[in-house]
Amino acid sequence: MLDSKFIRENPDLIREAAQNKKFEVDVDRILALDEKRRALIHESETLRAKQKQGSKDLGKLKGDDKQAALEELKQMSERFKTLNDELRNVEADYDELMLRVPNVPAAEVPVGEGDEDNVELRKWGEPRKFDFETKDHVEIGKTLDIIDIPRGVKVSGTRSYFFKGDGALLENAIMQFGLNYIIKKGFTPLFGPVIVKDFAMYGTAFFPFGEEQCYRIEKDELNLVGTSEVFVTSFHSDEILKESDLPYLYAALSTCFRREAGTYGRDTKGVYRVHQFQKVEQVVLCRADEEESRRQHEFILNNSEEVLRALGLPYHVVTCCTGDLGLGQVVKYDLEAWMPSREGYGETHSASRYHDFQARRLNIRYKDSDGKTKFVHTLNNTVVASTRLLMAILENYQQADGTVEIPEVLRPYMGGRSRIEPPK
RNA sequence: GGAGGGAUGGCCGAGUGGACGAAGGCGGUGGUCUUGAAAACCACUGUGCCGCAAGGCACCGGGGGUUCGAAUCCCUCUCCCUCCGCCA
Repeated sequence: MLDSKFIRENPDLIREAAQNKKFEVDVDRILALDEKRRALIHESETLRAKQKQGSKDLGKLKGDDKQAALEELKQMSERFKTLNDELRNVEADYDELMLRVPNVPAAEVPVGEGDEDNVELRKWGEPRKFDFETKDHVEIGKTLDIIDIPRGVKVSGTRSYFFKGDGALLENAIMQFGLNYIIKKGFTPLFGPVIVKDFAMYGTAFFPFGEEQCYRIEKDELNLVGTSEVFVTSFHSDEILKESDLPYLYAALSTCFRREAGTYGRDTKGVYRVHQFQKVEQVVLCRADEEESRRQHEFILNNSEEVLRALGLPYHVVTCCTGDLGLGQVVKYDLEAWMPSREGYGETHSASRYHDFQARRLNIRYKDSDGKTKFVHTLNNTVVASTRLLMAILENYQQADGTVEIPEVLRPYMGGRSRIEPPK
């Protein structure tokens, strides 16, 4: 959500942002509704003030004067109701449209259509040269009996899987490693509900537009989250925080649910694109200060780069172009790890900066040193995502003898073993 | 799922049709006093919207209604508590 004043003062900026981000928004209609809305507020409040005064004065009057005054007040009351109904209608339309106004991308974000226009920022590590015939993670998973996709499909349909034995342990190791890593960076673990109310989905700006990608529990009017960002960011909704407590650094571990509607042909191989996976996420709430916000963004980006380096996975960082940004995002960096079976990089992390877009919707504020209440800035980034890192590890660490080496940092979580061996 | 009770400011808690944005207490901030602290005393202490401003308006769990006028009356929803039932 943007400030209505900001829209009034920068309509062209909004139009440009919407065009670049591929969102349709009728700025003129918003401006017209805004004006109508403010005129109605003014009129109804003036009338209301008169009515209240008249009501107070009623006691002083007697006889015919009182009757006349009463008659007049009745009319005012009627008029007030009419005005209010009108205002309510206008505001409903206005609010509906406001939810669809995109945030303005930062100046440095490249203009582009989709992920093909994302710009590489930097690169770390060299993809390994294999001197034997490599397998993809599906084959490796099958051979080692640690990933079972057919049975996943049997039980839950396409894009489902089982992690078995060392597969389950490896997923768990990735999660534990990521969680411990981010805790050492000063983040507070915050585990919460993966089933959330609508406001949390709207508040984090997954709704509107994202409904099709979300598992909806219609019976209870609840939703399964696609990322823990939803419940963590909503944690402080409707609160006024202390400036001295900022920034809040939270780390969540949760299951993530994604319908992946409309992706039938895409990424059908293996566990790259699935309906359910585990993820550790970092979420930051900080002061409404551009510099601070940028600093935090670099911080959470760096944290995740450190994770990939610790895992020994070659990766690069890309700046997402305007067409690849969500409604509320100002800047987004993706981390993409090398995935041999894809013969390229695949997204494993996504670091977003929202300015106060989510905070406005969720009503998360703080009092600054001048006593003014301001909306916080929110940011988030993946720490580790189970399926994509697991497949990257299996593929990058596979050996000629069919075993998979376990990255050193994960060994403590796998009983100190250094290899995943095929079953006997 | 059934029956009953409740929801008031940061917290506790009064208020059953008008002068109530709301007593009182606690907490917080500032001050007086003090060598310092404590105590005592005094003052201040919610949020949002419209407006250049003066100012106005809204908010007593949410929504709707009755009334000239609602924290207060009516309807409805949500949440919390107690009891019964059911059940991981």
